[in-house]
Amino acid sequence: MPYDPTAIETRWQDKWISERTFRAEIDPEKPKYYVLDMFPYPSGEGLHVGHPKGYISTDAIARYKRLRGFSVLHPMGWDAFGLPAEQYAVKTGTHPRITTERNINNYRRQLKQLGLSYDWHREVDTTEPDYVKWTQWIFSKLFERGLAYEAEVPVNWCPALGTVLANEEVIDGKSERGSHPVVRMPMKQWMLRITEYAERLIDDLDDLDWPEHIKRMQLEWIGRSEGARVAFPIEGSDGEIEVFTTRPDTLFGATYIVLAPEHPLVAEMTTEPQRAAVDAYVEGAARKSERVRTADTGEKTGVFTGGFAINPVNDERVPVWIADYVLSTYGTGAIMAVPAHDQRDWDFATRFEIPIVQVVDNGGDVSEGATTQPGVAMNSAFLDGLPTAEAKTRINAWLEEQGKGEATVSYKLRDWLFSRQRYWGEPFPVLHLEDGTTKLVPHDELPVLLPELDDWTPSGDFETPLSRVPEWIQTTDPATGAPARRDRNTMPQWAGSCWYFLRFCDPLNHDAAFSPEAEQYWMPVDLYVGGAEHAVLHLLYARFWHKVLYDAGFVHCKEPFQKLLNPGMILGYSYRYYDDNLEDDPAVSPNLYPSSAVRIEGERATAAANGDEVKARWVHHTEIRLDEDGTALHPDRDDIMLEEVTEKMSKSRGNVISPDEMIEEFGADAMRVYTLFMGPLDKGAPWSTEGIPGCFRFLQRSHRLFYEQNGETESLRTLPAGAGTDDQQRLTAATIAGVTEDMEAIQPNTAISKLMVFVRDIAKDSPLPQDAAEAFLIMLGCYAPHLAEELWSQLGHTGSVGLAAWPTYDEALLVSETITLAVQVNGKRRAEIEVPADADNDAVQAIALADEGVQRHVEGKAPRKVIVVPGRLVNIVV
RNA sequence: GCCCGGGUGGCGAAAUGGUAAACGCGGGCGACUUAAAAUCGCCUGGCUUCGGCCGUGCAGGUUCGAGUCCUGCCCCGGGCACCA
Repeated sequence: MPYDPTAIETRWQDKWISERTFRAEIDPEKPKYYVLDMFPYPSGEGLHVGHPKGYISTDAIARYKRLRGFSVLHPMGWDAFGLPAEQYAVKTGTHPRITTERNINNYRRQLKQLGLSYDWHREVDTTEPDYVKWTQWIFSKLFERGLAYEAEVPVNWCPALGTVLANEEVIDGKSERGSHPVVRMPMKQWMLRITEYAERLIDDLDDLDWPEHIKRMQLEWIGRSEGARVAFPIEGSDGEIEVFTTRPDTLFGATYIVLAPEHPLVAEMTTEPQRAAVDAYVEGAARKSERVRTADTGEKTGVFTGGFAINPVNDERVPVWIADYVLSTYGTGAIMAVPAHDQRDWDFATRFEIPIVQVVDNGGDVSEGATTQPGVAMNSAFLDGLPTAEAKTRINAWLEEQGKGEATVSYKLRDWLFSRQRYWGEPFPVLHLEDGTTKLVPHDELPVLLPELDDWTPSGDFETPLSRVPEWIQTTDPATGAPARRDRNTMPQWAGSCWYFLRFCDPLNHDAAFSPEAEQYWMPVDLYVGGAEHAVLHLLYARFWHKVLYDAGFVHCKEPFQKLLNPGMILGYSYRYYDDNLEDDPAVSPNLYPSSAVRIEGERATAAANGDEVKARWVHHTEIRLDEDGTALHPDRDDIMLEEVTEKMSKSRGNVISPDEMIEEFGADAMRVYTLFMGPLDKGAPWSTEGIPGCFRFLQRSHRLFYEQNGETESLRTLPAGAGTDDQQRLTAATIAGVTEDMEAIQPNTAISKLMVFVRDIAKDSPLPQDAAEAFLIMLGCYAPHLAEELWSQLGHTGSVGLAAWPTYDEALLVSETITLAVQVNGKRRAEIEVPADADNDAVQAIALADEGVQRHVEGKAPRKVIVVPGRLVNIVV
């Protein structure tokens, strides 16, 4: 039996864990490297074959860095609060703690069998009392610094989930999870003042080694824009309307004002004749959620209030309207409308026949539409003739002099709605006193733990699960003995993931969230790897908390994650057809349709033949049949060809491949090598079951370098001592050089291809020498650690190959005596020449020109120019 | 609509402005075998009058030389979407 992963893998996994081979230790003598995976939410589904791509990549890097002499922190844990466990509890009555524990055990089992070199002694679970305590402690710090406050805010209430959702969790007016409708309601909620950090969250992005598109997404989410606030006096009153504009230079072109329907001045501005129309409009707008309103980019609607304001630059009367294209939550909730130079204002003005006054000449025609390009000011008194940028500066100075406005900055980012009406989350460590004030639970009373509950069903009437436990809600203030009420809300799932990377530095600490020594040594995270779906939310929230802890003196670096990488998604092949059993009635035997007989229009699919509505169905990937051309067929019907679709793995599409089955068949090492070899870390690709055997064969060949077959048995080869022949030394050196370079660039895919070349060629002419064998195993250990460890121990080593020293090589071996150059004539490759490595350009040129093939193409013409690229090629231009 | 990515053999993919397709899958041929599997070796972009010619989504440009840089367009994936 040549290479049998099942015989060796669990043995090494157990040994690594029992001996704590990969413990992370603070070692002042060594440089540190903190490589972190985004910790998973342990869902009931378990891992599919795509999840470990990031984990396997970080593991290869962690192992590489250890071999390079770094003290490596490579931990794993569980982001275990969250909605699914609670929803499961509602359905089955199983306590979320039970479900969570079960799922964690399954995840841990799956990760362990991949041979990942985590320091499992540092495992954290965000639902553990000892973790919750410090999450609540950080909340206390936010509260003490005035960054956590309660406010009556219009929230996104989702009746189906029975909870409020953050703006970020609402997509197109529906909940991100489950796509249930969401409505706007005012409720008292905990808010975190993330807006106070907006500027720093932007500025500090500069120093981070993150993918540019992720930085950009954060920038756009924060949405900084520079402009001015301008006060428009209200006609017939002492009041004024303050507007925010990014184009103060167009102030002379402001021909009307628009208030958001929720603006506090709406009632005051409205005249009697207009009141009924205004009230109706305001009421209509209130019924729509903000997302619905902003998503609707159709025709502009609005109502005139009957009131007027005065344009401060020219004292002209401008009518005041309300319209829902103005958002109450951005800027001042009011705008000055400049229809000539803003398309939305132009659409509105055109519809309601409001004058359009051009105040910027930029070559455009304002009768056709708004002209938004910069240009030169016109019809603008003292601004006339100034280019847009100068006009802005000038008018801002004027506004400030006159006390009529000022330059200012606005952000799209809002404060973070931080409470949820759920059970399975961290309780707020606060007490509401009878006088209406709120104070923190004293530190020595933390953690505030969840009360036991046996019914998790949301009541649907804005009551939270916790309010059903009066004996928990009702308590006393330990300082005064006065009655107090606990908060009925819990924190969102983000709370635990906002600081887990700090807990990993010192996870067993009972007296602090982490010690200053551990934080000093390990932070920041040098490499953070996880899904691009966290580009804004998790990464923005975690940066915010980290900055608060920085300001409070608990951490020494401004940013938590130095380098960020997003693994590409591994896709699965799914197989689709359609049927007309729209109600999923099991009693019906539906008509089946292949995709080719179905017409798709938007969300609707109809049978091409009769126009009946049909519904997509998927055949599980193991149940398809292939005809002789390789076309997938329905399991029972030869006439139904299945459409092959490459998409995200999910249970409902029947295209999930579990790592368990891959490991059982090919072993963890082959699964790891294939995952890495498929392509670059950040690129996604479909998982092809046909690809793994190739990687398995590579491991088998590696194994055969060390073992020889004698009839039925096999025995370890005796490896000659030393470095071997010149060719072997050169190949070994080139492999080390190449693999090192690839690992520094985080390209394990090409590193593995170099090891494949090594295995193919190293023992071609002479037996594998000892030195080459050891260098190879140390490198191989990054990708196929079990096999490397096994062979390493067979060579007589007692320590782990994962703790050896990265191999070195002699640079001189990479320089050969002669080199092969390509010769081009007019840029086309015509010949190949062999020249001494140290030949100078003239000598190379002479050899090239003398070449027969070159002569034929030069056709006796005199070269006009000869370019010699040392070590590469010669190009002769005639 | 706007902003990011990406488009290279039958497939996954390589390639500091310098010989396009390394490595792997699949396919073909051969060796070993009674045979098959496994293994090993060789071949594998298209066309060709066997001189070559054409080939990195399309059309141009810069350059001695472009997959790589620039301009315009097409397609696919992702993000944002009335933010004044």
